[in-house]
Amino acid sequence: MAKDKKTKPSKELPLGFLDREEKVLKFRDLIISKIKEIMTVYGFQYLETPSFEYSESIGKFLPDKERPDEGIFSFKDENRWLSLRYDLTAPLARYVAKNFMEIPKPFKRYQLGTVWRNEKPGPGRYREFLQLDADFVGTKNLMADAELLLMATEILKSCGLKDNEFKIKFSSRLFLNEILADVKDDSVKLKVLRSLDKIERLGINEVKKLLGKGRKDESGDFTQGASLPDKQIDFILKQVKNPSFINVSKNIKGSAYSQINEFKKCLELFNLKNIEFDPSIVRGLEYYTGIIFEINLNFEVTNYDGKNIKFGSIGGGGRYDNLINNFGDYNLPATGLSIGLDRLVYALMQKQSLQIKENKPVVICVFDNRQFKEYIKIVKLLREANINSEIYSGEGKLKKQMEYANKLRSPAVILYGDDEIRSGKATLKNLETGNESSVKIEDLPNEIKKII
RNA sequence: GCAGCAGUAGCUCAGUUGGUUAGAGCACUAGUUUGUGGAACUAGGGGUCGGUGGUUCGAAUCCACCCUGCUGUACCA
Repeated sequence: MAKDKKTKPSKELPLGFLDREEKVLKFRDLIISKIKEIMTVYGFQYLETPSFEYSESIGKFLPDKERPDEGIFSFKDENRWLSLRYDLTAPLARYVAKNFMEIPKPFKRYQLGTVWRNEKPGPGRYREFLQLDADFVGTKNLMADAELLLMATEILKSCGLKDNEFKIKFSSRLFLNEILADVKDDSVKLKVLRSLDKIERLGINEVKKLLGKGRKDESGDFTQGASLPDKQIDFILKQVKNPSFINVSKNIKGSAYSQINEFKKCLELFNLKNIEFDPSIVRGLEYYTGIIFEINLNFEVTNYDGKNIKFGSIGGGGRYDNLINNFGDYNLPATGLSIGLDRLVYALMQKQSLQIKENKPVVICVFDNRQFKEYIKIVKLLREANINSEIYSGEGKLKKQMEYANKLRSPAVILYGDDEIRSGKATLKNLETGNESSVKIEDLPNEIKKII
Protein backbone atom coordinates (compact mmCIF):
# COMPACT_ATOMS: atom_id res chain seq x y z
CA MET A 1 0.00 0.00 0.00
CA ALA A 2 1.44 3.29 -1.03
CA LYS A 3 1.37 5.90 1.69
CA ASP A 4 1.91 8.83 -0.59
CA LYS A 5 -1.57 9.91 -1.53
CA LYS A 6 -0.49 11.34 -4.81
CA THR A 7 0.38 7.87 -6.02
CA LYS A 8 -3.11 6.52 -5.30
CA PRO A 9 -5.05 5.67 -8.43
CA SER A 10 -8.24 7.62 -9.04
CA LYS A 11 -11.50 6.00 -8.04
CA GLU A 12 -13.45 8.32 -10.27
CA LEU A 13 -14.98 7.15 -13.51
CA PRO A 14 -14.05 8.78 -16.78
CA LEU A 15 -16.49 11.50 -17.75
CA GLY A 16 -19.63 10.05 -19.26
CA PHE A 17 -19.08 6.48 -18.12
CA LEU A 18 -21.20 4.60 -15.63
CA ASP A 19 -21.19 1.61 -13.30
CA ARG A 20 -24.35 -0.35 -13.94
CA GLU A 21 -25.62 -2.31 -10.97
CA GLU A 22 -27.76 -5.37 -10.59
CA LYS A 23 -31.11 -3.67 -10.29
CA VAL A 24 -30.64 -1.88 -13.59
CA LEU A 25 -29.03 -4.84 -15.29
CA LYS A 26 -31.85 -7.19 -14.37
CA PHE A 27 -34.35 -4.74 -15.71
CA ARG A 28 -32.31 -4.35 -18.86
CA ASP A 29 -31.94 -8.11 -19.25
CA LEU A 30 -35.70 -8.53 -19.07
CA ILE A 31 -36.25 -5.94 -21.76
CA ILE A 32 -33.55 -7.52 -23.90
CA SER A 33 -35.16 -10.93 -23.61
CA LYS A 34 -38.45 -9.47 -24.83
CA ILE A 35 -36.70 -7.74 -27.71
CA LYS A 36 -34.96 -10.92 -28.78
CA GLU A 37 -38.24 -12.79 -28.86
CA ILE A 38 -39.86 -10.14 -31.00
CA MET A 39 -36.92 -9.95 -33.39
CA THR A 40 -36.99 -13.68 -33.91
CA VAL A 41 -40.71 -13.71 -34.49
CA TYR A 42 -40.30 -10.98 -37.10
CA GLY A 43 -37.65 -12.99 -38.88
CA PHE A 44 -34.53 -10.95 -38.15
CA GLN A 45 -31.13 -12.59 -37.97
CA TYR A 46 -28.99 -12.10 -34.90
CA LEU A 47 -25.58 -10.60 -35.58
CA GLU A 48 -22.63 -9.45 -33.55
CA THR A 49 -19.77 -7.43 -34.96
CA PRO A 50 -16.65 -6.34 -33.08
CA SER A 51 -16.47 -3.19 -30.99
CA PHE A 52 -13.58 -1.91 -33.07
CA GLU A 53 -13.49 -1.32 -36.78
CA TYR A 54 -10.94 0.33 -39.00
CA SER A 55 -11.70 4.01 -38.69
CA GLU A 56 -12.15 4.48 -42.40
CA SER A 57 -14.75 1.67 -42.50
CA ILE A 58 -17.24 3.30 -40.21
CA GLY A 59 -17.03 6.99 -40.79
CA LYS A 60 -15.93 10.01 -42.61
CA PHE A 61 -13.09 10.38 -40.13
CA LEU A 62 -9.99 9.88 -42.14
CA PRO A 63 -7.00 8.75 -40.17
CA ASP A 64 -4.64 11.11 -41.86
CA LYS A 65 -5.47 13.64 -39.20
CA GLU A 66 -3.34 13.71 -36.07
CA ARG A 67 -5.99 11.68 -34.30
CA PRO A 68 -9.41 10.82 -35.70
CA ASP A 69 -11.17 11.31 -32.39
CA GLU A 70 -13.65 14.02 -33.17
CA GLY A 71 -16.67 12.44 -31.59
CA ILE A 72 -15.29 8.93 -31.54
CA PHE A 73 -12.63 6.99 -29.64
CA SER A 74 -9.72 5.93 -31.79
CA PHE A 75 -6.16 4.71 -31.52
CA LYS A 76 -3.45 3.71 -33.89
CA ASP A 77 -2.71 0.00 -34.05
CA GLU A 78 0.59 -0.61 -35.82
CA ASN A 79 -0.06 1.51 -38.90
CA ARG A 80 -3.82 1.68 -39.08
CA TRP A 81 -6.36 3.66 -37.16
CA LEU A 82 -8.99 1.74 -35.24
CA SER A 83 -12.16 3.23 -33.79
CA LEU A 84 -14.76 2.07 -31.32
CA ARG A 85 -18.06 1.93 -33.17
CA TYR A 86 -20.35 4.91 -32.56
CA ASP A 87 -23.47 3.13 -33.84
CA LEU A 88 -24.43 -0.27 -35.21
CA THR A 89 -25.46 0.86 -38.67
CA ALA A 90 -22.01 1.67 -39.96
CA PRO A 91 -20.64 -1.77 -38.97
CA LEU A 92 -23.69 -3.35 -40.61
CA ALA A 93 -22.88 -1.60 -43.86
CA ARG A 94 -19.32 -2.90 -43.61
CA TYR A 95 -20.53 -6.41 -42.80
CA VAL A 96 -22.97 -6.47 -45.69
CA ALA A 97 -20.35 -5.25 -48.15
CA LYS A 98 -17.88 -7.86 -46.91
CA ASN A 99 -20.38 -10.72 -47.09
CA PHE A 100 -22.34 -9.53 -50.08
CA MET A 101 -22.28 -12.81 -51.99
CA GLU A 102 -23.29 -15.04 -49.10
CA ILE A 103 -26.14 -13.21 -47.44
CA PRO A 104 -29.76 -13.44 -48.53
CA LYS A 105 -31.23 -10.27 -49.95
CA PRO A 106 -33.12 -8.53 -48.60
CA PHE A 107 -31.01 -9.06 -45.52
CA LYS A 108 -32.75 -8.54 -42.20
CA ARG A 109 -30.57 -8.48 -39.14
CA TYR A 110 -30.74 -7.20 -35.60
CA GLN A 111 -27.93 -6.45 -33.25
CA LEU A 112 -27.59 -5.49 -29.60
CA GLY A 113 -24.36 -3.83 -28.68
CA THR A 114 -22.52 -1.18 -26.78
CA VAL A 115 -21.53 1.88 -28.73
CA TRP A 116 -19.22 4.73 -27.74
CA ARG A 117 -19.23 8.42 -28.48
CA ASN A 118 -16.49 10.80 -27.51
CA GLU A 119 -18.63 13.83 -26.88
CA LYS A 120 -19.80 15.85 -23.95
CA PRO A 121 -22.40 13.87 -22.00
CA GLY A 122 -25.66 15.46 -20.90
CA PRO A 123 -28.38 14.55 -18.42
CA GLY A 124 -29.33 10.94 -19.17
CA ARG A 125 -26.73 10.72 -21.94
CA TYR A 126 -23.47 8.85 -21.60
CA ARG A 127 -20.39 8.14 -23.68
CA GLU A 128 -20.96 4.40 -23.53
CA PHE A 129 -24.41 2.98 -24.07
CA LEU A 130 -26.33 0.01 -25.35
CA GLN A 131 -28.18 0.13 -28.64
CA LEU A 132 -30.61 -2.09 -30.43
CA ASP A 133 -30.46 -1.93 -34.17
CA ALA A 134 -32.77 -3.64 -36.68
CA ASP A 135 -32.40 -3.14 -40.40
CA PHE A 136 -33.68 -4.22 -43.79
CA VAL A 137 -30.90 -4.17 -46.38
CA GLY A 138 -31.60 -4.48 -50.08
CA THR A 139 -35.14 -3.22 -50.47
CA LYS A 140 -36.74 0.06 -51.40
CA ASN A 141 -40.16 -1.18 -50.36
CA LEU A 142 -41.62 1.18 -47.79
CA MET A 143 -43.47 -1.74 -46.25
CA ALA A 144 -40.12 -2.48 -44.61
CA ASP A 145 -39.98 0.96 -43.02
CA ALA A 146 -43.53 0.57 -41.80
CA GLU A 147 -42.84 -2.86 -40.38
CA LEU A 148 -39.93 -1.45 -38.37
CA LEU A 149 -42.36 0.91 -36.72
CA LEU A 150 -44.81 -1.89 -36.04
CA MET A 151 -41.99 -3.75 -34.39
CA ALA A 152 -40.98 -0.73 -32.32
CA THR A 153 -44.56 -0.44 -31.15
CA GLU A 154 -44.62 -4.07 -30.16
CA ILE A 155 -41.36 -3.72 -28.24
CA LEU A 156 -42.63 -0.78 -26.24
CA LYS A 157 -45.89 -2.53 -25.49
CA SER A 158 -44.08 -5.65 -24.36
CA CYS A 159 -42.26 -3.36 -21.94
CA GLY A 160 -45.58 -2.50 -20.39
CA LEU A 161 -46.24 0.82 -22.10
CA LYS A 162 -49.71 1.76 -23.25
CA ASP A 163 -50.57 3.32 -26.59
CA ASN A 164 -50.78 6.81 -25.15
CA GLU A 165 -47.41 6.59 -23.42
CA PHE A 166 -45.32 6.88 -26.55
CA LYS A 167 -45.56 8.47 -29.94
CA ILE A 168 -43.80 7.86 -33.21
CA LYS A 169 -43.23 10.71 -35.62
CA PHE A 170 -42.10 10.44 -39.18
CA SER A 171 -41.08 12.66 -42.03
CA SER A 172 -39.08 12.47 -45.19
CA ARG A 173 -35.76 13.95 -46.07
CA LEU A 174 -37.26 14.77 -49.46
CA PHE A 175 -39.90 16.92 -47.84
CA LEU A 176 -37.32 19.06 -46.07
CA ASN A 177 -35.30 19.35 -49.24
CA GLU A 178 -38.32 20.64 -51.10
CA ILE A 179 -39.17 23.15 -48.42
CA LEU A 180 -35.60 24.39 -48.48
CA ALA A 181 -35.27 24.41 -52.25
CA ASP A 182 -34.86 28.18 -52.20
CA VAL A 183 -31.95 28.04 -49.79
CA LYS A 184 -29.15 27.72 -52.28
CA ASP A 185 -26.13 27.88 -49.97
CA ASP A 186 -25.43 24.38 -48.65
CA SER A 187 -23.85 25.54 -45.41
CA VAL A 188 -26.90 27.69 -44.68
CA LYS A 189 -29.13 24.77 -45.54
CA LEU A 190 -27.33 22.61 -43.00
CA LYS A 191 -27.69 25.30 -40.42
CA VAL A 192 -31.41 25.52 -41.08
CA LEU A 193 -31.83 21.76 -40.80
CA ARG A 194 -29.96 21.74 -37.49
CA SER A 195 -32.13 24.56 -36.23
CA LEU A 196 -35.34 22.81 -37.22
CA ASP A 197 -34.18 19.72 -35.34
CA LYS A 198 -34.37 21.80 -32.16
CA ILE A 199 -38.05 22.70 -32.32
CA GLU A 200 -38.93 19.93 -29.88
CA ARG A 201 -36.33 21.01 -27.33
CA LEU A 202 -36.23 24.80 -27.65
CA GLY A 203 -39.66 25.62 -28.98
CA ILE A 204 -40.68 27.38 -32.15
CA ASN A 205 -39.83 30.89 -31.01
CA GLU A 206 -36.24 30.08 -30.15
CA VAL A 207 -35.81 28.25 -33.43
CA LYS A 208 -37.13 31.31 -35.19
CA LYS A 209 -34.23 33.26 -33.65
CA LEU A 210 -31.78 30.61 -34.80
CA LEU A 211 -33.07 30.92 -38.35
CA GLY A 212 -32.73 34.68 -38.09
CA LYS A 213 -29.99 36.66 -36.36
CA GLY A 214 -29.26 34.30 -33.50
CA ARG A 215 -30.14 33.39 -29.94
CA LYS A 216 -28.83 33.70 -26.40
CA ASP A 217 -28.92 30.57 -24.25
CA GLU A 218 -29.70 30.38 -20.54
CA SER A 219 -26.14 31.12 -19.58
CA GLY A 220 -26.06 34.21 -21.75
CA ASP A 221 -23.95 32.73 -24.50
CA PHE A 222 -24.86 33.86 -28.01
CA THR A 223 -25.37 31.50 -30.94
CA GLN A 224 -25.07 32.96 -34.41
CA GLY A 225 -28.20 32.34 -36.51
CA ALA A 226 -28.70 31.41 -40.16
CA SER A 227 -29.65 35.02 -41.02
CA LEU A 228 -32.52 34.14 -43.32
CA PRO A 229 -34.95 36.93 -44.30
CA ASP A 230 -38.15 37.01 -42.22
CA LYS A 231 -40.32 36.05 -45.15
CA GLN A 232 -38.35 32.90 -45.75
CA ILE A 233 -38.36 32.00 -42.05
CA ASP A 234 -42.12 32.35 -41.95
CA PHE A 235 -42.50 30.18 -45.01
CA ILE A 236 -40.29 27.41 -43.60
CA LEU A 237 -41.84 27.37 -40.16
CA LYS A 238 -45.33 27.39 -41.61
CA GLN A 239 -44.53 24.36 -43.73
CA VAL A 240 -42.92 22.58 -40.82
CA LYS A 241 -45.51 23.29 -38.18
CA ASN A 242 -48.58 22.75 -40.29
CA PRO A 243 -48.35 19.28 -41.78
CA SER A 244 -51.80 19.45 -43.34
CA PHE A 245 -50.40 22.18 -45.53
CA ILE A 246 -48.73 19.48 -47.55
CA ASN A 247 -52.08 18.45 -48.99
CA VAL A 248 -52.88 21.83 -50.48
CA SER A 249 -49.53 23.28 -51.36
CA LYS A 250 -48.77 23.44 -55.02
CA ASN A 251 -45.14 24.14 -54.38
CA ILE A 252 -44.34 20.92 -52.66
CA LYS A 253 -46.41 18.42 -54.55
CA GLY A 254 -43.31 16.62 -55.72
CA SER A 255 -41.71 13.31 -54.94
CA ALA A 256 -41.85 14.02 -51.22
CA TYR A 257 -45.61 14.26 -51.41
CA SER A 258 -46.02 10.89 -53.11
CA GLN A 259 -43.44 9.25 -50.89
CA ILE A 260 -45.18 10.35 -47.74
CA ASN A 261 -48.56 9.29 -49.03
CA GLU A 262 -47.22 5.91 -50.04
CA PHE A 263 -45.74 5.47 -46.59
CA LYS A 264 -49.01 6.46 -44.96
CA LYS A 265 -50.72 3.70 -46.90
CA CYS A 266 -48.19 1.19 -45.61
CA LEU A 267 -48.84 2.32 -42.06
CA GLU A 268 -52.56 1.87 -42.61
CA LEU A 269 -52.06 -1.66 -43.89
CA PHE A 270 -50.31 -2.53 -40.65
CA ASN A 271 -53.04 -0.68 -38.78
CA LEU A 272 -50.49 1.39 -36.92
CA LYS A 273 -51.76 3.96 -34.44
CA ASN A 274 -50.15 6.86 -32.61
CA ILE A 275 -47.89 7.59 -35.50
CA GLU A 276 -48.00 11.03 -37.02
CA PHE A 277 -46.36 13.02 -39.73
CA ASP A 278 -44.12 15.71 -38.26
CA PRO A 279 -41.94 17.59 -40.73
CA SER A 280 -39.86 19.09 -37.93
CA ILE A 281 -37.91 15.92 -37.28
CA VAL A 282 -34.55 15.92 -38.97
CA ARG A 283 -32.26 13.15 -37.58
CA GLY A 284 -28.68 12.75 -38.75
CA LEU A 285 -27.72 14.92 -41.65
CA GLU A 286 -25.14 12.69 -43.24
CA TYR A 287 -26.74 9.56 -44.48
CA TYR A 288 -30.51 9.53 -44.36
CA THR A 289 -32.11 9.72 -47.79
CA GLY A 290 -35.87 9.18 -47.45
CA ILE A 291 -38.35 8.34 -44.73
CA ILE A 292 -37.04 9.20 -41.26
CA PHE A 293 -38.66 8.59 -37.90
CA GLU A 294 -38.31 9.12 -34.21
CA ILE A 295 -39.79 7.45 -31.12
CA ASN A 296 -40.67 9.59 -28.14
CA LEU A 297 -41.98 8.77 -24.70
CA ASN A 298 -45.04 10.64 -23.55
CA PHE A 299 -44.50 10.69 -19.81
CA GLU A 300 -42.34 12.70 -17.47
CA VAL A 301 -38.94 11.45 -16.45
CA THR A 302 -36.96 12.86 -13.55
CA ASN A 303 -33.25 12.87 -12.82
CA TYR A 304 -31.58 11.81 -9.56
CA ASP A 305 -32.51 15.09 -7.92
CA GLY A 306 -36.16 14.53 -8.77
CA LYS A 307 -36.22 17.26 -11.38
CA ASN A 308 -38.01 16.70 -14.66
CA ILE A 309 -35.64 16.28 -17.54
CA LYS A 310 -36.30 16.78 -21.20
CA PHE A 311 -35.96 13.21 -22.21
CA GLY A 312 -35.92 13.50 -25.96
CA SER A 313 -36.27 10.50 -28.18
CA ILE A 314 -35.41 6.96 -27.18
CA GLY A 315 -34.91 5.85 -30.72
CA GLY A 316 -35.27 6.59 -34.35
CA GLY A 317 -34.06 5.72 -37.76
CA GLY A 318 -34.92 5.84 -41.39
CA ARG A 319 -33.84 5.10 -44.87
CA TYR A 320 -30.21 5.25 -45.95
CA ASP A 321 -30.18 4.14 -49.56
CA ASN A 322 -26.60 5.13 -50.36
CA LEU A 323 -24.60 4.15 -47.31
CA ILE A 324 -23.58 0.66 -48.38
CA ASN A 325 -22.61 1.95 -51.81
CA ASN A 326 -19.72 3.70 -50.11
CA PHE A 327 -18.02 0.31 -50.12
CA GLY A 328 -18.58 -0.28 -53.82
CA ASP A 329 -21.35 -0.54 -56.32
CA TYR A 330 -23.72 -2.75 -54.39
CA ASN A 331 -27.04 -1.05 -55.02
CA LEU A 332 -28.39 -1.93 -51.59
CA PRO A 333 -31.01 0.52 -50.39
CA ALA A 334 -31.67 0.05 -46.70
CA THR A 335 -33.74 1.17 -43.77
CA GLY A 336 -33.18 0.74 -40.06
CA LEU A 337 -34.36 1.37 -36.56
CA SER A 338 -32.21 2.11 -33.50
CA ILE A 339 -33.30 2.20 -29.88
CA GLY A 340 -31.18 3.48 -27.01
CA LEU A 341 -31.72 0.76 -24.45
CA ASP A 342 -30.12 2.45 -21.46
CA ARG A 343 -32.37 5.42 -21.85
CA LEU A 344 -35.40 3.20 -22.33
CA VAL A 345 -34.46 1.26 -19.20
CA TYR A 346 -34.00 4.46 -17.22
CA ALA A 347 -37.43 5.71 -18.20
CA LEU A 348 -39.18 2.38 -17.70
CA MET A 349 -37.70 1.88 -14.25
CA GLN A 350 -39.31 5.12 -13.17
CA LYS A 351 -42.53 4.07 -14.77
CA GLN A 352 -42.30 0.69 -13.04
CA SER A 353 -44.06 -0.88 -15.95
CA LEU A 354 -42.30 -4.18 -15.37
CA GLN A 355 -41.75 -6.06 -12.13
CA ILE A 356 -38.42 -7.63 -11.29
CA LYS A 357 -38.01 -10.33 -8.67
CA GLU A 358 -35.23 -9.80 -6.15
CA ASN A 359 -34.18 -13.41 -5.61
CA LYS A 360 -31.48 -12.78 -3.04
CA PRO A 361 -29.93 -15.89 -1.55
CA VAL A 362 -30.87 -17.49 1.74
CA VAL A 363 -27.76 -17.30 3.91
CA ILE A 364 -26.53 -20.33 5.80
CA CYS A 365 -24.61 -19.06 8.81
CA VAL A 366 -21.27 -20.54 9.75
CA PHE A 367 -20.81 -21.32 13.45
CA ASP A 368 -17.84 -23.58 13.20
CA ASN A 369 -15.61 -24.33 10.24
CA ARG A 370 -15.49 -27.96 11.33
CA GLN A 371 -19.18 -28.26 10.51
CA PHE A 372 -18.77 -27.24 6.89
CA LYS A 373 -19.81 -30.68 5.75
CA GLU A 374 -23.24 -30.03 7.25
CA TYR A 375 -23.52 -26.60 5.64
CA ILE A 376 -22.58 -27.98 2.26
CA LYS A 377 -25.23 -30.66 2.64
CA ILE A 378 -27.83 -27.96 3.30
CA VAL A 379 -26.77 -25.63 0.50
CA LYS A 380 -26.80 -28.49 -2.00
CA LEU A 381 -30.28 -29.46 -0.92
CA LEU A 382 -31.53 -25.91 -1.33
CA ARG A 383 -29.86 -25.35 -4.66
CA GLU A 384 -31.27 -28.60 -6.00
CA ALA A 385 -34.67 -27.26 -5.02
CA ASN A 386 -33.81 -24.15 -7.05
CA ILE A 387 -33.61 -21.92 -4.02
CA ASN A 388 -30.96 -19.24 -4.23
CA SER A 389 -28.68 -19.88 -1.31
CA GLU A 390 -25.17 -19.56 -0.07
CA ILE A 391 -22.94 -20.46 2.83
CA TYR A 392 -21.64 -17.28 4.47
CA SER A 393 -18.31 -16.77 2.80
CA GLY A 394 -16.66 -14.37 5.21
CA GLU A 395 -15.00 -14.76 8.59
CA GLY A 396 -17.30 -12.73 10.81
CA LYS A 397 -19.12 -13.86 13.90
CA LEU A 398 -22.83 -14.56 13.91
CA LYS A 399 -23.72 -10.90 14.45
CA LYS A 400 -21.63 -10.00 11.42
CA GLN A 401 -23.33 -12.69 9.43
CA MET A 402 -26.77 -11.40 10.37
CA GLU A 403 -25.76 -7.87 9.39
CA TYR A 404 -24.46 -9.22 6.12
CA ALA A 405 -27.70 -11.05 5.34
CA ASN A 406 -29.72 -8.02 6.29
CA LYS A 407 -27.74 -5.66 4.10
CA LEU A 408 -27.97 -8.12 1.24
CA ARG A 409 -31.76 -8.11 1.67
CA SER A 410 -31.70 -11.87 2.02
CA PRO A 411 -35.15 -13.31 2.79
CA ALA A 412 -33.92 -15.69 5.50
CA VAL A 413 -30.97 -17.19 7.31
CA ILE A 414 -30.41 -20.75 8.42
CA LEU A 415 -28.79 -21.31 11.79
CA TYR A 416 -27.22 -24.68 12.29
CA GLY A 417 -24.92 -24.64 15.30
CA ASP A 418 -24.18 -27.08 18.07
CA ASP A 419 -27.67 -26.89 19.57
CA GLU A 420 -29.34 -27.56 16.24
CA ILE A 421 -26.98 -30.29 15.22
CA ARG A 422 -27.73 -32.10 18.46
CA SER A 423 -31.47 -32.00 17.78
CA GLY A 424 -31.10 -32.53 14.04
CA LYS A 425 -33.25 -29.49 13.31
CA ALA A 426 -32.05 -26.20 11.84
CA THR A 427 -33.37 -22.82 12.90
CA LEU A 428 -34.90 -20.96 9.99
CA LYS A 429 -35.14 -17.24 10.58
CA ASN A 430 -37.35 -15.08 8.42
CA LEU A 431 -35.47 -11.80 8.10
CA GLU A 432 -38.51 -9.78 7.24
CA THR A 433 -40.63 -10.75 10.23
CA GLY A 434 -37.88 -11.93 12.56
CA ASN A 435 -39.75 -15.16 13.22
CA GLU A 436 -37.72 -18.25 13.93
CA SER A 437 -38.82 -21.82 13.48
CA SER A 438 -37.21 -25.18 14.01
CA VAL A 439 -37.19 -27.22 10.83
CA LYS A 440 -35.93 -30.65 9.90
CA ILE A 441 -33.17 -30.40 7.30
CA GLU A 442 -35.13 -32.23 4.63
CA ASP A 443 -38.11 -29.89 5.14
CA LEU A 444 -36.07 -26.71 4.67
CA PRO A 445 -36.79 -26.30 0.95
CA ASN A 446 -40.54 -26.41 1.45
CA GLU A 447 -40.47 -24.11 4.47
CA ILE A 448 -38.30 -21.59 2.67
CA LYS A 449 -40.55 -21.60 -0.36
CA LYS A 450 -43.35 -20.46 1.92
CA ILE A 451 -41.30 -17.39 2.80
CA ILE A 452 -40.00 -16.29 -0.60
C1' G B 1 -15.49 24.61 -28.19
C1' C B 2 -18.32 28.86 -25.81
C1' A B 3 -20.94 30.59 -21.39
C1' G B 4 -22.76 30.43 -16.22
C1' C B 5 -22.18 28.05 -11.56
C1' A B 6 -19.57 24.97 -8.23
C1' G B 7 -15.29 21.94 -5.77
C1' U B 8 -14.58 21.03 2.53
C1' A B 9 -14.68 13.12 5.34
C1' G B 10 -16.94 7.34 1.38
C1' C B 11 -21.96 10.37 0.52
C1' U B 12 -25.00 15.03 1.49
C1' C B 13 -23.59 19.48 3.33
C1' A B 14 -22.40 23.61 7.49
C1' G B 15 -18.19 26.67 8.43
C1' U B 16 -19.42 34.13 11.25
C1' U B 17 -16.20 40.54 9.10
C1' G B 18 -9.47 36.04 7.67
C1' G B 19 -8.13 34.05 14.18
C1' U B 20 -6.35 28.10 18.44
C1' U B 21 -6.17 21.37 17.09
C1' A B 22 -11.88 22.27 10.47
C1' G B 23 -17.60 20.41 12.03
C1' A B 24 -22.68 17.77 11.48
C1' G B 25 -25.92 13.95 9.54
C1' C B 26 -25.69 9.38 6.96
C1' A B 27 -22.21 5.41 6.11
C1' C B 28 -18.03 2.64 8.38
C1' U B 29 -15.45 0.08 12.88
C1' A B 30 -15.86 -1.61 18.00
C1' G B 31 -18.84 -2.17 22.29
C1' U B 32 -23.65 -2.35 25.30
C1' U B 33 -25.29 -8.35 23.59
C1' U B 34 -18.40 -14.12 23.48
C1' G B 35 -25.55 -17.81 19.22
C1' U B 36 -29.06 -13.31 16.30
C1' G B 37 -29.89 -8.27 11.62
C1' G B 38 -33.18 -3.77 11.18
C1' A B 39 -34.03 0.51 16.35
C1' A B 40 -31.33 2.98 20.36
C1' C B 41 -27.06 4.45 23.13
C1' U B 42 -21.53 4.90 23.87
C1' A B 43 -16.78 5.22 21.85
C1' G B 44 -13.57 5.30 17.56
C1' G B 45 -11.29 5.72 12.64
C1' G B 46 -11.43 8.74 8.52
C1' G B 47 -9.60 15.55 5.63
C1' U B 48 -3.03 18.28 1.57
C1' C B 49 -10.74 22.31 2.79
C1' G B 50 -9.49 20.50 -5.98
C1' G B 51 -4.06 22.22 -7.27
C1' U B 52 -0.13 25.88 -7.60
C1' G B 53 1.50 30.59 -6.52
C1' G B 54 0.49 35.29 -4.01
C1' U B 55 -1.36 38.90 0.04
C1' U B 56 -1.06 38.47 5.54
C1' C B 57 1.71 37.76 12.05
C1' G B 58 -2.17 34.21 10.55
C1' A B 59 -6.00 31.60 4.67
C1' A B 60 -11.13 26.55 3.92
C1' U B 61 -12.19 32.00 3.95
C1' C B 62 -9.02 37.35 0.07
C1' C B 63 -6.35 37.63 -5.09
C1' A B 64 -4.29 35.28 -9.73
C1' C B 65 -3.66 31.21 -12.73
C1' C B 66 -4.63 26.11 -13.58
C1' C B 67 -7.46 21.44 -12.99
C1' U B 68 -12.04 18.91 -12.36
C1' G B 69 -17.31 18.61 -12.21
C1' C B 70 -22.48 20.34 -13.01
C1' U B 71 -25.91 23.07 -16.10
C1' G B 72 -27.01 25.55 -20.65
C1' U B 73 -25.41 25.97 -25.62
C1' A B 74 -22.67 24.40 -30.08
C1' C B 75 -21.14 19.97 -32.66
C1' C B 76 -23.11 14.85 -32.99
C1' A B 77 -22.17 9.87 -38.40
